[in-house]
Amino acid sequence: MSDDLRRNMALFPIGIVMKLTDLTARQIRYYEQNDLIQPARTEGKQRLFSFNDVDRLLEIKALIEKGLNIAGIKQVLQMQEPAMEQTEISTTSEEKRKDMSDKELHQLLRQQIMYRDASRHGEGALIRGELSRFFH
Amino acid sequence: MSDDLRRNMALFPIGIVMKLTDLTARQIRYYEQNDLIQPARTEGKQRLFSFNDVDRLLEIKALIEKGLNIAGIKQVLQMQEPAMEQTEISTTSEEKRKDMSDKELHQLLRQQIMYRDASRHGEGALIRGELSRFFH
DNA sequence: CTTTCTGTGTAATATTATCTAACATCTATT
DNA sequence: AATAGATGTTAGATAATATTACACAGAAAG
Repeated sequence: MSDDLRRNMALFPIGIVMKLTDLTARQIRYYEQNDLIQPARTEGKQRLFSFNDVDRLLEIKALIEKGLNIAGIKQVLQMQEPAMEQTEISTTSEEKRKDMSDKELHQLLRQQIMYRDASRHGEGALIRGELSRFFH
Repeated sequence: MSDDLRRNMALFPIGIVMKLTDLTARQIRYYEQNDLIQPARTEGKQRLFSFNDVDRLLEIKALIEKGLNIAGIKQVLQMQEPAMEQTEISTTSEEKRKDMSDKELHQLLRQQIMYRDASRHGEGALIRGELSRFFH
């Protein structure tokens, strides 16, 4: 079983994720609604989160605290998934990317990141992989 | 945060543990009832399992498949937790241990393990830590 | 061979956790 | 002041889990 697959196993219900990330259920669902995460579902439609999902939520939280809005976060996260196979869903974001040159994109990012200093919420650095170090 | 603490964090509901271990809820609860595991509980009294709990359940399953009964499994697991601080609960098992010399204990184990060959259920080796290698 | 015990299946009922949807609130922007 | 974005809150519905009791098959003991 590949490492990637392991980290993508749907394991946690939302209650656990709330504690792990210190986000509310409302926030988590809102981020899903805005396509920042796509947690798996049980047969009964309850969300199940993977390690990768939790990592991503921690990133989202850090970016929120930096003052980024949903659109900005979407751009940042999208940049971190460079090589991705074509799917119906990813095609949409592909189109959006084509509408914007790299220069424009970077400009947007710089603008949003500088926009609000957010009174320094400690360790603003991206923490992708934080959770996987948290456990082992 | 210590490694030990991380592996003891209560994370999984019983439904996930069922899939991870391929045990039924009935089995898991029965093993708890017989003090083979002590999963944490939510405020609402629902069980929450840690990595260590799941590892232990995998061990229990392997021993069950070898033909051990609950009492035998309890002895084996107890031997694997050699140094443990005194608590009200552990005191009980301490007393039991005092009633039995090492020789007697080993004899019991050999007897039970040899008792039934269980038609070779592949890789009978103990798999403590199996889950932690499964993820990372 | 019958009886007893052990480990597990199953069903009923109660409670907890999560879901969706709607409306409220707060802050920043226009 | 008005609008929009992000989150809080509430209500009602559904899913997941808890507990308990009874059933049952196979092993153990007689």
